[in-house]
Amino acid sequence: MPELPEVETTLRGIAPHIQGQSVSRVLVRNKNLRWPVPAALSSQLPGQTLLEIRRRGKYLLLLTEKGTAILHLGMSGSLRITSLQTPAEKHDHVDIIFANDKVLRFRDPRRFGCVLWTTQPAEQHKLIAAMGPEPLSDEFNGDYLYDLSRSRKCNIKSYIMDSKVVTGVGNIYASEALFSAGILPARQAGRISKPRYQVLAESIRQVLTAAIKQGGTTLKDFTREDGQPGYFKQSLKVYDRAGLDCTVCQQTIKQKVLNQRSTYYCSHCQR
DNA sequence: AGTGCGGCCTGTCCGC
DNA sequence: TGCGGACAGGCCGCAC
Repeated sequence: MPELPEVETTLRGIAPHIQGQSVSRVLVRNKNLRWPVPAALSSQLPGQTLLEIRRRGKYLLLLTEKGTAILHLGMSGSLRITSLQTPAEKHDHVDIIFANDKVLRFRDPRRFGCVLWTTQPAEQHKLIAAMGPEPLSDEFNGDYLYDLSRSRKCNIKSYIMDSKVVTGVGNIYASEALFSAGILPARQAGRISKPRYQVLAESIRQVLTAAIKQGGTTLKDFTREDGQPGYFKQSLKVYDRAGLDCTVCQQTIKQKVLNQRSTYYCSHCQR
């Protein structure tokens, strides 16, 4: 499942191949993604030069002079650099074809992802504008998390998974960061002390940074732009480890559903 | 304003 | 072996 580290891994993989390149054509095989792929993408992106590729949360932004393509990988999406000689497979829904004959191919079996086009500044786009700070930026820290949480009745796990609070923390890394910080996922966000939020902010930062270093986490769907898996799965301490021993205290890792999401934790290490 | 949940999808796995 | 059904997940958009 692509979370922030997987999206960052994808960005780093594709950027060298297509940055500065001119788009020659857009091929949409199936426009029925989370939202329909707009016709404007096919009519306005060709002829444009990719000035920059940026990540905001889990969104990838392909910036050109005329507008910005906004991509999201949903939960089963991936991007590859390929060529037109490579036949498209069943779930390869969109190709962005470049003048250097490279093809950026969007695959998404479950079609929870999206490929959009906007001519306004991307940061003003509805999907981007309301997002909270990047977890790896300076504005994200314990003070920020603490101050914003004071009136919140929801549990800490859904709080840090709220993209308006902080962007890019999904189900896997939320469990991992809470384990690292020693905080039980069900604890009420508004009742956690400032020192614990300092630890949590640092845990989120560290878990994400470590995952990026390992090329993300591959459980089922995720592959990097070159088709290789990410290697962070072997570093997961609690996620998908229900019934196994805690690597710290040897007690059994527990699983429960919180806000319709599988949640993993150690009731001995986390309080 | 904050919270909770439905809905979008397909592949995988389980039990019969 | 085949089949149905549950489940997984990001996250918007709506209802409360």
